[in-house]
Amino acid sequence: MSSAESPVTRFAPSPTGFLHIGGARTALFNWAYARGHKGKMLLRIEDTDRERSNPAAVDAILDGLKWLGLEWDGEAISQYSRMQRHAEVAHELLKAGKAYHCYCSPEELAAMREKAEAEKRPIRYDGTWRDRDPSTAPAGVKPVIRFKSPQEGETVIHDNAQGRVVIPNKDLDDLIILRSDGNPTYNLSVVVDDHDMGVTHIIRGVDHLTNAARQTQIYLAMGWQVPNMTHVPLIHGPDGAKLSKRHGALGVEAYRAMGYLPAALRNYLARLGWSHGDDEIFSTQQLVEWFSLEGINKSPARFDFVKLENLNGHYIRHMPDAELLADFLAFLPHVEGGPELLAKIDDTMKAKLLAAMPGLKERAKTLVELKASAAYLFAQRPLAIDDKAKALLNDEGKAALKALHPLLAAAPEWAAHPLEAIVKAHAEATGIKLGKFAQPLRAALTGTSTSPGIFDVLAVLGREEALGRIGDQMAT
RNA sequence: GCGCCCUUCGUCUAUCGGUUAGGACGACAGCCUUUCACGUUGUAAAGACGGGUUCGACUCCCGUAGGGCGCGCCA
Repeated sequence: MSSAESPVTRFAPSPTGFLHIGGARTALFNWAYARGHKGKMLLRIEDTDRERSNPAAVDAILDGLKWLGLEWDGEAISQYSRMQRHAEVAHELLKAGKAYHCYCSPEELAAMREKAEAEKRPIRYDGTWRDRDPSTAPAGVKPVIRFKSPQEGETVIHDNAQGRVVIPNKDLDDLIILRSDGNPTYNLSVVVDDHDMGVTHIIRGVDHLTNAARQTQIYLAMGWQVPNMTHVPLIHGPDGAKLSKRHGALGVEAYRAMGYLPAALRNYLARLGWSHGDDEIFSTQQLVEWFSLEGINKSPARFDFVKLENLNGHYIRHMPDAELLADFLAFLPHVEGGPELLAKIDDTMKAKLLAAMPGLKERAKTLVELKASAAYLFAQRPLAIDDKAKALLNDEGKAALKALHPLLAAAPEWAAHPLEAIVKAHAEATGIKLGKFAQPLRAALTGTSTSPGIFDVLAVLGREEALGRIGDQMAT
């Protein structure tokens, strides 16, 4: 196999819910490795559990991957559609004497487990039918096929992240590979699919480490080459325990709705369990160039929203205005109140948004915040004034507005710098601090006490609207 | 219970036997300043514990403690 030449990785989610953050990182690693080595990343939907799988989840996963910018190669493969082939392999194993029929009922097995637990013994299938004569089989019972796992020695997993992991074979019991209804089980399906799909590198969560041992045994039994394996540590919540919904076990679409940029999320996720020296902020291109399996850590990482937010703010600030505007518009359908806002955005408003973007993006960590601070652009006269802004519009504040209004109205050019010069000149002439004029202006122009630079606000709003808003507050 | 794995500032991490243990987020303080931010300067902050091996251990070995994952006719 020429795996060194062009590796084939795969991302294999089961469609029982959204694409959660751990899955997203696994996909990112698979994607980065494939892209960085002129390989392919395949996508396989592990939908063999008909009870729990659903088409909506498939859509959510595909949508999540696309949003994150992780395009897979070829068509997504349904594992369910390949069940015949899996069963075929199970029978091949049976024929070769590497698997056998087991007639134990689910009830018997449950009892076996309970007994083992009560006696504080390892919970394993006891091998009842491993060597028993099939002619002693109870009538009318449909058997399962169990894999004849080696009972002695050990199974070794050569893992890029975990190192050489040795599992004693005595701890691996004879797993069911084909159910009594003739359907294959997970570990068999995975091996057959990965083999048939030509997967050379498996990158997945460490929760699959024990499966890796069982799968290795199946590869060996079939005489197939065991793929290169990497088991990445899991992502934990801020408290070190399992990721809960409160924390970050959300679908990536939730991150989209929270106003995170795909590029920022990619960067953040890449740094969770992987590093390239001291590099913190890097482009996706750099990630692809730098990503290596050897750089993956063994210990779990905690998900830190604060750091994600910081990174996201960095990406927002450094993104070209037009590009950010496009992302912002694409984000709106996914956030509360966004569609309504989107409906109000015509070409004129787009131009305003674009003009306001330099001031807006400087103080937004998320697109949600960007949306909030852009609210002044959409506000209708007379503006709603919040409490802090009201306090600024006291007698002193109103007096400042009254003094400013005619001066601004007489401005020959309605742009930030000339307007700033006018206000500054007036402040100097009267010996009053600039803030005494800027804050009332802010209150009148935006209805709030915080906003982008006030002269930019003035400029973006336009002469008529700005003077109107100032006039509204002078009058009251 | 059994097996596997993990343990460096609060968090993400660098270090691959010899460093004043570095960076980033966060925190705190200063500067900048029309608000909020940005930016900038600085400060505090770590090798779980106990034994070895070694001239020398964060780094290698053993043990202890704590934590994670796995142990389905789920994937």
